[in-house]
Parts: sequence; structure tokens; C-alpha cells
Amino acid sequence: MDINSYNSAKQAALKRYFSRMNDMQQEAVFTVNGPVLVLAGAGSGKTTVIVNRIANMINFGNAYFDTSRQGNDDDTAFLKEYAEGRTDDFDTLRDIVAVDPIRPWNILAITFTNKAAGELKERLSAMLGEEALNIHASTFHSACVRILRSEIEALGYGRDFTIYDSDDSQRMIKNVMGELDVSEKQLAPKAVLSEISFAKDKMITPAELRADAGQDYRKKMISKLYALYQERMRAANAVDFDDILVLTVELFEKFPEVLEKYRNRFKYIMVDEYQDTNHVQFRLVSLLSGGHRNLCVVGDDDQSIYKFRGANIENILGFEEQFEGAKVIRLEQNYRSTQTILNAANSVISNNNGRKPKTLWTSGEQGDKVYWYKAVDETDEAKFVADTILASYKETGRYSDNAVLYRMNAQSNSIERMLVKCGIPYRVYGGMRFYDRKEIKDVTSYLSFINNHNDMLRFRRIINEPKRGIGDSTLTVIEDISRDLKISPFEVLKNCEEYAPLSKKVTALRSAYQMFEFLTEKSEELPLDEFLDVLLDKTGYLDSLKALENAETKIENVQELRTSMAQYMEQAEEPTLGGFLEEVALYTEADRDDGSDDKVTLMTIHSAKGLEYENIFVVGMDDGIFPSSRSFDSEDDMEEERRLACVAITRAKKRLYLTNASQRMIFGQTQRNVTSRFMREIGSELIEKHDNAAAMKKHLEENDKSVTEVRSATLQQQLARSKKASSAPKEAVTYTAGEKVSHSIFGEGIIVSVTPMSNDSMLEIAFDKVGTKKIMANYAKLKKL
DNA sequence: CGAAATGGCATTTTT
DNA sequence: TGCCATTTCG
Repeated sequence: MDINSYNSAKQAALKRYFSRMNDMQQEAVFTVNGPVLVLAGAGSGKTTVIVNRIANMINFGNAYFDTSRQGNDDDTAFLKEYAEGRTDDFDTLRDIVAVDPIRPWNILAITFTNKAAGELKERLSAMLGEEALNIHASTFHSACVRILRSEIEALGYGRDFTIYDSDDSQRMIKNVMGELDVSEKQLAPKAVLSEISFAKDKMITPAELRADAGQDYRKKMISKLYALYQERMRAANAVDFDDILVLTVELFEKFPEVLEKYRNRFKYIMVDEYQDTNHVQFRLVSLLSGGHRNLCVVGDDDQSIYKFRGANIENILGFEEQFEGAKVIRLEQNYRSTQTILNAANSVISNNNGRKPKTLWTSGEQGDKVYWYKAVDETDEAKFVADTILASYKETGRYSDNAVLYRMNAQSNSIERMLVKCGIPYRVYGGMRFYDRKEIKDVTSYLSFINNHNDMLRFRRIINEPKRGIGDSTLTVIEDISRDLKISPFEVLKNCEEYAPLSKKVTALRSAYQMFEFLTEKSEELPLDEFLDVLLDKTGYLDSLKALENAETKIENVQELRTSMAQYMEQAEEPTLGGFLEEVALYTEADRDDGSDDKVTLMTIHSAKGLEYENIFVVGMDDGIFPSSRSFDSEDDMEEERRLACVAITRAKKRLYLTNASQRMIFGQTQRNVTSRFMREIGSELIEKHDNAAAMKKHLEENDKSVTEVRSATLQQQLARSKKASSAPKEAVTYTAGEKVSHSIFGEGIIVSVTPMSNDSMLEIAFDKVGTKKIMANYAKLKKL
């Protein structure tokens, strides 16, 4: 018996089983043990690799690289037959080669979005059938919530904790700021929240932030707010999105036996989109994989575009150092785009320094050159897009082949208008999420409060919605009592007669209590959807909606919530109110999108990641828009813009259209921008340049006229303004970095940088008291010192 | 308390 | 320019 021939026959047979994949992809699929980094370029079949790798783990285990198992001559003969395609007997193949096949429930596959998790589950089911149901495929957040639901008591929270979304967090921080008398003008709630979030990601506690602040007034204030915010969250038995991850890490770090339990449960871990992980996520993954080290991360450093929300590209760049002995597999063969498009992407991204060198290639055709349309203004740009789409529609009869991508949402406006004008159906991605609508948030707030009687924030939201005569002042009293006596708002209502300050409101409070008491009871007795009907009726909320404008839409939305509740009940093993609320908190609009009708898609480049279209239009290739002017003074930010460009380019399968405009109206102001530097970086040999000569000429002729018109308009405005202020029009003052200035609101500071912009310049000023701010020179009330 | 008016603000976004 | 959140007024 010849072991080598068994082994090589086995490898050949397995290669045939996974023959739909190229050699590099197979390498990733067969490598089951130890740390693995799969650098998967755009369109390189990343998801396919993940799905097949899991299939390999479950069916064959470490069969491919194993040398311990031996086979007899019959086995070898069978394997040869299989390899040559003379038999398809899968069961026998598995029996002969499998080595320690991995049980589905020992696999944890983590994605960033629910949509990705859903797709993964679907593809796994298609490939593996029933067994796939036992694979834990979910987002970081749902995986952690699941763990916290059974373990969080160790950290002093209750199991029925409520998840606060960003809107809730914002309300909470505003409340906290009000309590500490911090004006929202002095410190933007959004900024405070983002600093808290940043601190949480770094796992810095309020006390540590405080210690770190030293004499920095702003930092000290933020640490105070952070401390109170956490205190209130805990009292409400609520966690925010950051907490979900942070608390899980805390749990694992404080309780080794709990960590051990989950290490044993999740023996094999895969992380998708690893380039977008932040610090806590890295820590979490490190902890979980710490014992067995079976960690496979998949991602593309060239597509890391979420630095602004905490993604740390160093996680993927440093993987080999952090996980010693990691195997690195590069997937560079692209199955999506033409070679020309790939060359454009390669060419742009090669200007970045902080990256792992990769070159995308395809065995497919060269394809057409990149089409550059140099528009006169944003209307001309939109017209070009619409015309081109119409032309393609004539050929293919499909609108859905086309997507228009832009750097910022504000750019969609001009495109939308033109598409409407030309009768082209379209859909805009992003925007208001279903669960963010007021009526939906109100109803879920009712549900939340009934589910968690400590949830003060939700209680506040709905106690007087519809009006029950319980206004702000009464609420403040309730809140104080609840805090002082450490009891829930529900309890305060229950015992309202006992508290003197509430004596005038006893009737209203009593009836509110009875209502919530009744609903709480019903929530335990009735099926969820029936309970919702009772709630809508008993609270009078549905009736109150009827009186509003757009009542129909709002009622429809509430009905839709009922539908998703019914769906949840069908799909969940054990439907509970808490479970439903968890879904509401963790799931987003994108998960409900079907995308089935024939429409052009409009979206930001960020939301286009992972998608592909025959024809891609990237509009606004102006320096200042894309790349964003905010990235001009930081090389790191510019590199991220460049990665974004790479993402945009590689969305196109067949044709790529890039447009810029010599003049464009944005935020009510006309800007003149030079062509995006990325156009130059693509290289002229890949580009076919076009413009609208007639429009250009007309534009030039009109330009003198329009400029004078604009001037006279501004002059008039200035005159009007000066009349109001009864002072002479401002003289243009020039500023230079290093100058000391005084601002009417922010106080004294030093100019850090001066960026000239159209007719004005943007000053970055480090104020002594309020930190660094960006201000337009002409608008700032500045005095030179 | 609710509608109207003002004012400030404007990358990118998932959970 | 257009949206929103907050203020202001009746």
C-alpha cells in the first residue's frame, strides 16, 4: 500500500470536488487549522471562499493537509476515479478522506451587516442543507447580544436589558447634558457621543478618561458626561451598540471560565470584512480564538473605508504579527470586471503606501476604456448620466444595470431631478430607516417599556404620547423619585399616592399605571401580534395617529411593524417580546430591501461596497468633493479616499463612467473645482475623454454675464446686511497660520491652518477653551490680536 | 400645547 | 440650497 499515492489521489479528488475554485481559493478552503489571513481583492469570490471553506470543514475536516490517515488500495482507486470524474459518489468520498470533520455548531462566522449574515446563511443552506442551520453565522453585535443574554448578570445588568440605538443614545446624552448644565452650543451632543464611543472602543472607562484629561476642560467635561451617561444606562438596564461589544470583552476578561466556555463552543472562527474591524472587535476575536487559534479572517486592506467610525486598518495589516505563524493567502484573480477597469483600480490604489501589494487581474476581456465626461455644471453632468442610461436602456431594456455613485448624499439631488425629468425610474439607497420613523419608535418604545420597566428613556418618550396630562415637570419629579429610591418609573406610578410632589397628578398617574399594568399582563398572555393590537387600542396611540397629517402612511407603517412581528413569530423558535425588540434594534432597512424591480440605483460609494453593476457612474470627480476637501491635510485620510475610489471603480463589471464639473452648486453655493487627482492617477492611456463642446461654449459665453449677476447679487446682499447691522461692508481680511485671534463666541485661539476655498478661506482655529474648530473666514466674527 | 418661524448646519454609516 | 431641531408665539 502506497501512502503517497493515497494522499495525492485524495488531494486530487478534493480538488475536483472544489473544482469551481482557483488554486488560491482552494488553498484558503483547505486550510482549516491555525490563523489564516485571506487577502481577498475586490470581486475575487470572497463569499464563495467562506462558504466553501465552511463546507470543507464540516464535510472533510483537515483532510487535504492531513498525512496521518491512511487508505487502502480500494480507497485510492476510488479517489482516482473520483478525481477523474468517473464517479460522483460524495458519501463514499467523505467516508474515505474525512479527518476530524468539524461540527457545525463549533463554527462561528462573523459579518458586519445582517444582510451579509443572511446571504451567508442562505448560501450555506444551499450547499449544506439542514446542517447549515447549526452554524453560528451572525454579526458581531448579534453574536455578542446572544452571549450577554445568558451571561450579563455577572456584570450587574439584568438579562432583559434593552438595546439603545443611536437615536436613543443621543436623547440620553442630551438629557445628561441638561442635567449637568452643559449647553449644547458649547459642546455638540454628537461630538460628545462620538468621543464616548471612541473611548469605549479603546475600552477607556470614564475614570480613566478623567485621569487622562488633566487640566483639559473639555475632556474633563466629557468624562463627566460619559460617567453619568453610563450610570443612567445602567439604571435603565440598557446598553448601546458599543456596550454590546465592550461588555462582552469585559465579561471574557473578568471571567476566564466564561471565556473558556465560549472558546470551547466556537472552536473555529471566521471574520468577514476584517479590514473594517475596530479595536474592541479585534480584542473580542483575539480572546475567543486565543486558545485554539483557529481564526480565519477575510478582507481587503484596499477596501477599508470606515476609519471615521472606528475601523482600524492596522488590524488587517498587522495580522501576521498579532497571530504568529499565520498563513497568508492572496486572492487577486477577479471575476467581475474587465481588465481595463481593474487596471484603473490598480493604478489608483498603487499610490497608497499603507497597504499590502496586490494586483487585480482577470482572464476575461480587456473591455472599453474608462469614459470620462467633463461637464459644465452639475446639471450637465446629470444630463450626461441620464442620456447614457437611456441609451443603454434602449440596448438592453434594463435600468437596473446602472448605478450612480457619489461621495456625499447631497449630490443625489441634481441627479434625481434629471432622472425624474427624463422619466427614468430610480431608487435611492440610504435615508430614513424604517425603525427610525417616529410612529414606529413610539410603538417600539411602548413595547420596550413594557418589556423593561426600568427603561426610563422610553418611558419618557411615551408617557405623554398621546397626551395624558403628564408633562415635563411631573416627569422630572418621577425621574427624581425613581433615582433617589432606586426604583423603576413603573414602581413610581404604582405608588404615586405616597409621594407628595405627585399629589396633584394622582388621577392621571393612576390610570397610566393601570394601563401599563394591564398591558404588562397581556404581554405575557397573548401572542405578540394580538398583544400589539391591544396595545395600540388601549394606549389610544392608534387613535391619536388618525388625527395627524399623513395619518394613512403612519398607520400603514404601524401595520408594517405588525407584519414584521408576525414574520418574527414564524421564524423564531421561541418568540418573545424581548426577542422581537432585539431584532428591531439590531436590524436595519437594508435587510428588508428586495431590489427586484427595474430601477437605476443611486447611492454613496460607501454603501456600494460589496455590490456590482454592469455600468457604474461615479459623479463628482472634483478635487474637494472626491477626494473630499477634508482629507487634504492628512495623508491617512487621503489614502482612505483613495481606497474609496478603488471601491467605486471596482463596482463596475463592464463600463465605468467618471464625471466631473467645472462648476457646481452645492449647499447653495457655487464652487469651482479642479478635476479629481484620482483621474490623473488612473492614467490617460486607460481613459477616453469627452466633453460637451456646445454646452461648454455656451457656458463660457454666459459666464461673464452670470459672474456679474452673481457679483451684483452678493453686493446687494451685503448692502442689505450692512443696512441691518448699520455698519460698512466687511473688508476682506487675510489670515495666516500662527496668528492669534479672538472669536465672539469661542473666545481666544490660534490659527492652525488656512485653506483657501472659492471666495473665502477655511480657518482651523485652536481655541483655548473649546478646542479646535473649522470656521469660514468671511463669516467668523474674528478680531486679530 | 401646538403650529409657525427661525437658525444653524451640511462627508461617509452599521450595529 | 434644503433640512432638521429648537425656539417662539398665540
